[in-house]
Amino acid sequence: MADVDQVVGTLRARGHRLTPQREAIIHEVLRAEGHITPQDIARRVQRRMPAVNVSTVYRALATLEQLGVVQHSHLEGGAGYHRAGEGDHVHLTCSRCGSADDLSSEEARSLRELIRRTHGFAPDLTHFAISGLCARCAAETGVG
Amino acid sequence: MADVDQVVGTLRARGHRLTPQREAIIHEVLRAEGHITPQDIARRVQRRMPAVNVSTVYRALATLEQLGVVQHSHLEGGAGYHRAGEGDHVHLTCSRCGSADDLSSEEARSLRELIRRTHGFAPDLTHFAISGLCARCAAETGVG
DNA sequence: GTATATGCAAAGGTTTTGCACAGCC
DNA sequence: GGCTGTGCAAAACCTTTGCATATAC
Repeated sequence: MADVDQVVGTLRARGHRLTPQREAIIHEVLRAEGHITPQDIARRVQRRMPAVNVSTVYRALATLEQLGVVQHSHLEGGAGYHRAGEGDHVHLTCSRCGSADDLSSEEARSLRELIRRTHGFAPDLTHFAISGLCARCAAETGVG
Repeated sequence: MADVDQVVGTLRARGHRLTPQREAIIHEVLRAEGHITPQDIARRVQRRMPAVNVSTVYRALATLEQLGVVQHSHLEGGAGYHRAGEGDHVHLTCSRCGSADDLSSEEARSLRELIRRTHGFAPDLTHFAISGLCARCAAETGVG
């Protein structure tokens, strides 16, 4: 996977070491659709390497985040990690049915611009999810 | 406090009981500027009623949220509670200096409309904070 | 060889839960 | 008096940390 190689390259370029554990952790973060929690990463890595400890996952994620290759976001269930700079994924989660969706880059840019123009505030809309009702649930709960 | 009376009224109307503990908890939530955590509520209530347990606070908040009189939001520091329907407070937190600000109702409505128009998703922008750089920090870091 | 990363165990913090008792209505 | 709410203690979580050991470079 070219993506993994790139992250590994950054890791090494900054004087960090590549261990089998880190490689597996990186693999899971990049492989995940959307966000993944440290606990989930640990569970998945442990399927192939049972001895890997959760604390290793937390420490690896902290290192990777410091290098700027992964980021964490806040979802309803807690913190989740994802690849950094992944096309400005703005997470929409439905508070009724739990379904997830993303804003497109253009939509995200429109929102960012609106906030920056009116408030001078430069938002990172990826850091917190946006909660609400998806189209289906909004219709069903009788907004109309 | 008329606000407290109103919440107490809702509580009773739905068959729940008013206890001194609940009254104190309600008082603290309504009195708080912006959001307040369960732990902070407990600490403040305990200044006057030392025996009050944290679990009582959590249970009271769950009840009050179910009644729709308080809501929780997710800020950088964790979950915080506030009065429900409090003028659509959209929380902006600066990830660099920690300063906090709110979007105006009109700004919030513009954002909501934009998301709903393009995505059919009806967002509750108050549920998660919006992280980013405030005007001052954006200028200082040259992201402006 | 040496500094870094890991595993393990323990601790810290928040939130939840079971159970007997207290107290609101 | 009956049933809900509370206090207490314990447990379930998630996350962090200290320390001895293993290992990538």
